[in-house]
Amino acid sequence: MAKITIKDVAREAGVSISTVSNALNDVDVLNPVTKSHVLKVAKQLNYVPNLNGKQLRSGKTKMLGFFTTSVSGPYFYKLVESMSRECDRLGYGLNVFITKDKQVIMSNILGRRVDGAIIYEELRIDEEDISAMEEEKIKAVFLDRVLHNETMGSVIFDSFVAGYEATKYLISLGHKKIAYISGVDTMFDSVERKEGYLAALRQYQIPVIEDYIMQGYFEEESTYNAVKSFLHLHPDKVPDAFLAGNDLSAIGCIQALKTLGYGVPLDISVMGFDDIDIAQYYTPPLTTVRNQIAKQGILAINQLVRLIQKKEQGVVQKLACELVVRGSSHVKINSD
Amino acid sequence: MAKITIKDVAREAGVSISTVSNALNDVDVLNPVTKSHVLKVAKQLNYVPNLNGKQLRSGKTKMLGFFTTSVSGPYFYKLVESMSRECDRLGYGLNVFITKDKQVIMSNILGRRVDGAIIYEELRIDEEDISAMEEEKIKAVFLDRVLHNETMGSVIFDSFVAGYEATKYLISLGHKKIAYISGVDTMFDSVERKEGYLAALRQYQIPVIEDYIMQGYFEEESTYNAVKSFLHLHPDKVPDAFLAGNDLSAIGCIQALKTLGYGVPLDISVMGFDDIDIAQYYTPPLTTVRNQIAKQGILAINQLVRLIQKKEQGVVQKLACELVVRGSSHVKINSD
DNA sequence: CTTTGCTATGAATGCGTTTTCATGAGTTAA
DNA sequence: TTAACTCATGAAAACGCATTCATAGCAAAG
Repeated sequence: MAKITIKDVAREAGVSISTVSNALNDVDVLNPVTKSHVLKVAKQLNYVPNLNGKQLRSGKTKMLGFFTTSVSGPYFYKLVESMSRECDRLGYGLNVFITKDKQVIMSNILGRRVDGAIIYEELRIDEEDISAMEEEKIKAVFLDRVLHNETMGSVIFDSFVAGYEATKYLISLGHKKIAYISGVDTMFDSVERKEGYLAALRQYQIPVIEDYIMQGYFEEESTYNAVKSFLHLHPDKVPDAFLAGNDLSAIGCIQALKTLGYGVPLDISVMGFDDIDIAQYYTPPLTTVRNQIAKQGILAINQLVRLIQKKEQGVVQKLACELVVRGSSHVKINSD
Repeated sequence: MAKITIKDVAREAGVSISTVSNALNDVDVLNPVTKSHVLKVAKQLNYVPNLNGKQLRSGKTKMLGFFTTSVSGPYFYKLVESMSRECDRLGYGLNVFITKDKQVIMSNILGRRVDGAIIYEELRIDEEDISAMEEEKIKAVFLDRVLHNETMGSVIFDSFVAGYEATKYLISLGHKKIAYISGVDTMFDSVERKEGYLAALRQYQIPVIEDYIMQGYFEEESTYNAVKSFLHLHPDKVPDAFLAGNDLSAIGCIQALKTLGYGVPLDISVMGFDDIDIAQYYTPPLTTVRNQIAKQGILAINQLVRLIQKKEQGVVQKLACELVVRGSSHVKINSD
């Protein structure tokens, strides 16, 4: 049997197409008897509305798109999970697009496959595309870029404060020689964390030593190598503590220190960022800074829906971080 | 400015709508000069085709849907990543729907928002829905259910063999008293793993002891409690080894054993399933059985696309597992 | 010079739905 | 009795596009 359409339901129920449409969409102009009759027939025929027809006509899809370059790692699935739940609550569907192709993003948004977009794309969308989106009054919320105008906004982590607070904590343990293992310098959070680190040092009048800032690229292995070669080169400059750009980097750092015979945390404190799943199971358990990932998802979806409903203009929302103290950090033991 | 449609491009280029359509869709009947002119005008106007119109008319969306009840945990993101990559390669988009509402699944599939579906839904779709899908010739591939007909197939892990091989390995280490910590008995993989365990014991003529089979529900804490209370109740029946339903469960088990003063692996071997990220970082690193998650994703997408293109009927594909030996297992030390 | 065949293009139709507007029946007021 | 007004329903248009089919133009064949 061919696909049942609204037409078939109308014929079978002995009413017009528009009556069927009104019945299905709860438009309150119908005689209750007619309505229930139509619904009964529809159910009996196993009628399912064609979403493409519906969307074409109404101009709405009731779908939100999450566009991201990657979905691996706990950040993404926690985010996706919270957004998904919030979408359910608000009567929207969530659509996850994983792609590095900017074209895909633009054609899906501008081609109206979704009513609005949450975007995490590591800064690949350039000003020109932003303008195109602005022109078309596309509704979007960015998770890794600070931006707000009539139809677009942001929800981001306050990574500057995260870097600042982490450093302040290490200082409070008595550490002065604090090394920083930088992440990827093109990423927003990476840059902000480092700035926070630098700001804290300045605040407590601890001189910034360039050699103490190394590149870990957010990876375990790169960090392992970086830390090892640093200590090889500067055996006289062993830091009191390492602040790594993220937890994976912190693990690489600790592995290197273990290999070289340093005890963590007794000889050297190490901390990271993110509080990934592994952090609490690692030996020693990682001291780290946790972001409110679920909250970011919830705020983003809510702002997006408000934008779609034109209840407000775009805003920038910043989320506070949370220090998680575990076993990889320790008060400075005076070894003089 | 209002949204640009194909009509505007046609007017501006001085040609008909159909010519624009042919130019954009690479239909090879056009004069190359006309074609390039049309494309130039389209680009100049920043024309982006409305996907709803396109899809309604063509009956195709070039989108595949992944329907799942959850996206948390490494299994899902690894799966999603591999499927996404494969979709890209084949010229499809991937659409992730996270929902526990069966209705959402059915209306998206039957409402033709996607050309085909990959389904992981923990057996919530009943026979009636399967029939409805069959009737409509919906193309679908299931990841947690064995099923094949003209338009639907499956790609699953051979969890029976996984359970069998894991048990066989523990036996090869000299263990005889092997306890099993069961997962969730409504889930396909969980049941199969346990059957494999039982089959291996039978094979090597080791009697099955009912007390050695406990419930861990795939959770760390449940397992922790189960193991603790078991050893409390049966101090005379300490097993040589524990085979846990998954890695999280194995971790719970090891925590309990540590607490009670048993050494892992010297006193007791423990192993799990899945090889989650934490497994290699845990102390001791977990011996486990790894599934070919990425391969599952790739096979599923490819089968689905073949079904859509009507190149073949649905089939059931089973994936072999892989034993990963790490530090949580050890040859039996005779303590007599 | 007419006919045939071929190519490039345009007019028109329809995909399945929502939505606007008209219509006819029934009710009330004058 | 008739005009005015409700109210439930239906006819038809429109959303943006792909696609079918007709046709104009032109070259080759008769």
